[in-house]
Amino acid sequence: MGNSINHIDPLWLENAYTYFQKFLPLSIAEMEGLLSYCEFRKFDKKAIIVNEGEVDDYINMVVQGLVIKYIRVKKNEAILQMATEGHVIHSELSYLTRTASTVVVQALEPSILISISNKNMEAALDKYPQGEILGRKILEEMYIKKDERKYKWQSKNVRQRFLEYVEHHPHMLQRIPQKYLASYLHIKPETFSRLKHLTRVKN
Amino acid sequence: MGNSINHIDPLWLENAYTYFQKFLPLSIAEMEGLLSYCEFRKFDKKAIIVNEGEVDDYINMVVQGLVIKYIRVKKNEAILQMATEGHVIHSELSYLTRTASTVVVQALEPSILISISNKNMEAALDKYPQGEILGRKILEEMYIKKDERKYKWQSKNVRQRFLEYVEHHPHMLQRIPQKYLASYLHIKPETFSRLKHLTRVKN
DNA sequence: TATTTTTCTTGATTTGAATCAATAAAAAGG
DNA sequence: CCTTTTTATTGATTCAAATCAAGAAAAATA
Repeated sequence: MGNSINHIDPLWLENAYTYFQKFLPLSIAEMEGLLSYCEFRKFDKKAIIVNEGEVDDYINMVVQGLVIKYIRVKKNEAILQMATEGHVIHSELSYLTRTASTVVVQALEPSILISISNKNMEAALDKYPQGEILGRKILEEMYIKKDERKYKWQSKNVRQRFLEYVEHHPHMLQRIPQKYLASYLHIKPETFSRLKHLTRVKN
Repeated sequence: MGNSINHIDPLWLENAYTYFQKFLPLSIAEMEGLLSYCEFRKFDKKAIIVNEGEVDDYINMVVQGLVIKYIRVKKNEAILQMATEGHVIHSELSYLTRTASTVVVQALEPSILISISNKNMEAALDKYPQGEILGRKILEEMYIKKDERKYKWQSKNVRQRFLEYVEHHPHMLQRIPQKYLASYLHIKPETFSRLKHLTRVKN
């Protein structure tokens, strides 16, 4: 269920700092204040972070490892997101609306997350008035990114989606079983394999 | 470019009130306070509300009429949203980031909108501390809706998308040229026509 | 390391929707 | 109202990706 760990690796802190800086200029002190509301959580390979039916209490940033989000659909899973170092992942709908999650969040590699609970988020927002603004800005960015992704997505065929993905995430082919990538791209594994060999992508 | 109109039809006020109530309990007085920051704008059929390259200053709720949002792509348009009475429409990316819009927002019927400008939004947020919360909640809803739509969308084939759409929006077939519906659903007009006749949808 | 299970590859076939094409119907404009 | 332009229908054909199938490779587990 994710062991909290106490010592904070300076590298992780820096990652988190860089992330928040994108949205709001924060001093190191403010940042540390914010981080005091967070937990570091550690998960084994294949550990389920949020299961179907649970309410997701956390927003997480991946500090180390690889975490995926998917919906189960008759024995198979449809991959919705793959998050590596520096990315934020959680069951958005469940977190925002406090309802049972319809998605599963799972570590595919041994992973370390910086997590902030719903409760602590409220507390942090109370203490830091800029927090509300930060929260909104992060939400805006998430929203816009989603929008952009949808535009692009819908105008592309399977081959184009494949090519664009491997161009932008060449490392992922080595890091994750390709059936997950295929699912994420809404391509059948057979087709994914064919495209890979047609386009001479080194595996 | 949209004439502001002064008298406020009680029906419109009620529509707006109902909309905001969904997110935050407001008294009539608070609501009227909020509305004092808004403008009512009237557009002719085919009037362009926001053009490509312009910065969108407004968030709009359709009070009467039909407004679409699309991107131009070599002489054609790809429809991204169709908004009727009670729906909110604007160039989200442009409004949020204050950059040139890549989308066009256009009235397809003579339309009346309740609009709040960026500037007035800031002012309202200053005056009404709950405004920030309202804003975030609306954004959350927009975000979640988008997410849900994407999930559903991607798992469905053309026929299913068609059937679901006409089931939920039977009136739209009479209200808008079907090439727009086809575009919105990412279906070619020929295919749309065939599906319509195969499934005996009354036109 | 050997065995089982999962994932990947490759071929043959099918199929849903796009494309091409040509006419009909409807809407817009004078 | 008639003419022009836009939109919708219907048929024939093509094509990209899914499906079905079976064996190979890789990974997990004992």
